[in-house]
Amino acid sequence: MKGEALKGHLDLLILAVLQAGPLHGYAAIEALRRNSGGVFNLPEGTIYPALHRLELGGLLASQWSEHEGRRRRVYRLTRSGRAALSCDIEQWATFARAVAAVVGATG
Amino acid sequence: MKGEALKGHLDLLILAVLQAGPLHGYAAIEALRRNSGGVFNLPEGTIYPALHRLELGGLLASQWSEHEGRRRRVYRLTRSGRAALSCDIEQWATFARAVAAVVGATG
DNA sequence: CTTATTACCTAGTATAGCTAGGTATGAAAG
DNA sequence: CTTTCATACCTAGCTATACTAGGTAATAAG
Repeated sequence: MKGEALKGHLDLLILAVLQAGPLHGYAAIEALRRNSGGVFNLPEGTIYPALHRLELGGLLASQWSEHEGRRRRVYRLTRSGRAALSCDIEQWATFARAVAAVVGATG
Repeated sequence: MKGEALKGHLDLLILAVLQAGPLHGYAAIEALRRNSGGVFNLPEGTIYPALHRLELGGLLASQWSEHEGRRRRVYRLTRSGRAALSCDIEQWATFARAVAAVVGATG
């Protein structure tokens, strides 16, 4: 993936990956990589600030937990988060359709 | 369209809209609006600098012309531009598929 | 005792699209 | 004739956001 492709779509991806159930940051990175077939291999410096931003915005809620001596911060979608996800999915569909229309247009 | 959705995809859109034939900047804005069904209503401050950047990069070539007393700068795809467009289309397909996979994944 | 993996964090940087302002012509409205 | 609207171009500066590059810390393997 080239540089700026994600801009404006990262929130959608994070909310989407948390739709299946709560995850901690590191696991979210792996889930995104796996679910995208390796296309989204996001650095931690991308994910962690985004998770904080989303929590601050009330779309996620977090809880510290312990697993084999390592602390984890587990995030889950809030009600607002689920609503935002629906909205973002629709917006994405609109965007993707519009791009396809422009690319496909021959005249 | 919300804020940053276009980031990293604008070049594709501009190259794509010029695929059908040369256009000047203002006409490119209208073509993008029309072809996208009104989704891409881009301000001039977005298009003009992008056209300049693409020309500087050798993907576009421009030529001044006159039409009913108004000067126009008409842009056309170069050979490199056509190659870049093919590449961008493929990249877009990869990106869109990956987003769809993440959004569609339920587990 | 070093390296790798897991797991978190953030200050600063880069970039690209957008805002908001400007110039100028021709046509229509008043 | 003056104002407004549409056409047509331009750019300095703002802002948002993903990323770079650095840091901390625990466990396990070599």
